[in-house]
Amino acid sequence: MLEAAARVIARHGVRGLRVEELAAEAGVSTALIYYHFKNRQGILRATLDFINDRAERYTTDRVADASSLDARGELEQTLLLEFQDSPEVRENSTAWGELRASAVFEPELRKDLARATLVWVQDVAELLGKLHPVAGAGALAQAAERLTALVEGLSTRWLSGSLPLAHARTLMKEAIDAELVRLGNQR
Amino acid sequence: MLEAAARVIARHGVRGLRVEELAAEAGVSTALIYYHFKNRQGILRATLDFINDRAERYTTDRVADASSLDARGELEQTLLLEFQDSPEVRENSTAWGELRASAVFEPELRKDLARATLVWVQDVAELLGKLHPVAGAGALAQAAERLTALVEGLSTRWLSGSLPLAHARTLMKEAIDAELVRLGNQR
DNA sequence: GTCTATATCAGGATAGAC
DNA sequence: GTCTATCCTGATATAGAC
Repeated sequence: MLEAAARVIARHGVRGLRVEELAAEAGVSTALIYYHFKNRQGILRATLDFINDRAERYTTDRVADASSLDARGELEQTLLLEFQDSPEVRENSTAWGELRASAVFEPELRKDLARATLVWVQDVAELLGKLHPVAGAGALAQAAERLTALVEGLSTRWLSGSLPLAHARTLMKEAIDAELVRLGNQR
Repeated sequence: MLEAAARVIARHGVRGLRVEELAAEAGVSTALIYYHFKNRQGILRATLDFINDRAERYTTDRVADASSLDARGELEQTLLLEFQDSPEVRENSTAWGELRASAVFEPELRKDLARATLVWVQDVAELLGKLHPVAGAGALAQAAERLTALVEGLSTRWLSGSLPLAHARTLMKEAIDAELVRLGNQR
């Protein structure tokens, strides 16, 4: 059911979600949807939670894999995670982009979003810190903010058809280079 | 009338545009709106054209001003243009973000969007070329793609309340630094 | 060109049976 | 828990007078 919701949102966006379509996708009646979730808003909340969990799950898997990688590889893998053409990742990226875009008009969403963003930024800052232990916390945080914001920017370009996936990956890798060089120079 | 439409879209987004609200904002009846534009879609088309024209207009003004600036200043001004808290800029940034986000679900929008993006990227690449005449065209284009994508990413974070305006400007300036350092190192 | 209705419709939500 | 049927609201769009 939540998988179905994620699929429908990935297809038409948060604001294009039709309860009826979701019901069809899940193979149940609309009434049942309302039995499980209080209302449209509830569907959205639950689905976004689900998507977050799923993202965390594959982030965790990633970290498990990464035991064999060096810090640089780990950093790249974290940031390139969103640039894969699997349905799951596409759904998550799409939903995240929608959440971000919706928050421009729906202040209620902002708090959760800001919190999730902060966690992500700190995660990346920490990885950067492993590569440049002597860099200041401020410089690390700023580099992490730029890199994660770039992920969002490139991701939306990719999903909106302005940028091929492979090219997005290249650009991202080189941005990481540029930031590491910069952190190095400040030493 | 189109100004009113731009305001309403900035408030509720493309997908939140209500013809009735637009009518109220413009101080006329809904019927009159439909008299001028065929339908909702027509309103959207006309408004987005209007917004594009306006953006071009203030970009041109910027270039006129910039005669006194060095290439570095011109580059900064171009990229920081979107980070100002004036209603006009906010409206344009919001509309652009909406357009980008909508294109994820509406393939018809993609072509125009890709074209506009390309023009922007080339503009920035050219400015970068002035600062690093010996850098390869490929390296310049990639730096421009990263910088413009970062503008979009930071802009959405700003508009969605995850990032204070001043901080966005700082991050952007330093990203420019990082890219210039990188271009320099490749010489 | 502009207004006051009003038709029409889509989609969210619920009642009540099973 | 799940369905069928239906209500109700809000929004697009049009008719027809001025």
